[in-house]
Amino acid sequence: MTVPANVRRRRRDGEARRTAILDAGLEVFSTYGLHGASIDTIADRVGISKTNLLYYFPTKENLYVSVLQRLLDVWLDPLGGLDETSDPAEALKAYIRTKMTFSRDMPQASRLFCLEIVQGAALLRPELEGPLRDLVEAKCIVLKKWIGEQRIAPHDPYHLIFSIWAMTQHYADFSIQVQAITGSSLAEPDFFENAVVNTQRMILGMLGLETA
Amino acid sequence: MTVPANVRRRRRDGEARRTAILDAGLEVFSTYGLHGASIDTIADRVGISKTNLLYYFPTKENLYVSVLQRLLDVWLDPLGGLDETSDPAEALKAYIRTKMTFSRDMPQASRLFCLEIVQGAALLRPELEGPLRDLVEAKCIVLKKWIGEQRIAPHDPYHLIFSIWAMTQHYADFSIQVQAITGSSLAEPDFFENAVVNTQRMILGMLGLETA
DNA sequence: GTCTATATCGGGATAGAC
DNA sequence: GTCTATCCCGATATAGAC
Repeated sequence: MTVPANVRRRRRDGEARRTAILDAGLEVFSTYGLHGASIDTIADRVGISKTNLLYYFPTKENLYVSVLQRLLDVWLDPLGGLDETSDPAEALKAYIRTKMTFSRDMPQASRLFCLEIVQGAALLRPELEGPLRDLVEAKCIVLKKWIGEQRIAPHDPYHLIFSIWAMTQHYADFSIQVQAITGSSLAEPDFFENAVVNTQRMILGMLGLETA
Repeated sequence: MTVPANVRRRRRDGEARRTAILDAGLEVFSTYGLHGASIDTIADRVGISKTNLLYYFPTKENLYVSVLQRLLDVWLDPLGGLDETSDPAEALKAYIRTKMTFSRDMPQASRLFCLEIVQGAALLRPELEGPLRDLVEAKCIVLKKWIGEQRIAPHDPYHLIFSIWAMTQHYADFSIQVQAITGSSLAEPDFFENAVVNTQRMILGMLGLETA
């Protein structure tokens, strides 16, 4: 019943290869889109043949979906951290920093979701209308509670969340534009810190929480 | 030297047809992306044959570029309206409303630019680094002036402009997500007005300009 | 699991008649 | 200007040897 070492090895390698393909797929799909990307390009980046890639993922669409699914949990996770027991200012500052860190460290993921949603999210729709919607609703209750206790200014919680998403993801999705205008990107530590702090100040400002 | 009526007629019709193709191209490209869109689909929507479309635009890329170029001026225009002689609160409220109106009435244009920029803006880059950058720089001077006169709170003007863009364009680019979460879209007058007013309040709030 | 060879197909583009 | 027919290429996917 024990599994021979060479088989375990092969499995582990297989998993590693699958992961490598998913990584390469993320890079290529987020740059060229589903249709603009070619299996060949992705295979090249992994250093395997097109045919070999199709051994691991039977079709291009299948690979594409797999790439998206692997990211979903990680992507939705940070919002869960918005805790009603914590101080509003600190909780929001932490959330903004987390989102900005994502924009810096996983810009391809952000762009892939962006492309997918802009183009209709044929694939992501159920996820948006289910888990995401529920999560946002839960967090809106927290925000409303804070508003009721007059701990933050009374802005519509849904529009507030949209604003935070828009502002933070903008630095990943529109980084080319940001770079064209400012000459900088989040990859530069100074600019990153500046963008984080500015975004935090703007959001806290709109909520009447300036810590100045 | 006079141009016969039938030739004028043909020219006008030709222009009308070109325009119809550009319109259809915008719709299809903004939904499927450059590579996902097919000339056939666009031709169908106009009610002409693929071959006939290629008579007006020699290649698919050519059509794509033409679609983008036609939109550029309209797209960059609103920012020009931010006038230093006017009242900061009123000027910003007007700008936000204009941008939100664009998001409602020209969501495809917003999405096409979004797709293009997310994917690297191979084509738009010069436009971003030239005219757009200059325009933003000019407006930042206005904002800095307002800050110097202590008429608005001291936020970095570049990040401020990015925020306004992000927040307003979000309603066009991510409308599917907005709809999945709130059940509404800018097409509904109530939701539109609500989104506009909320966005205005949030921005004015962060600038210390609440008119409450 | 990985390769070479090949089947297959959608779609961009051209030729030429009308 | 518009059509039909066709060429042609890139890219997905499959077959089968190793």
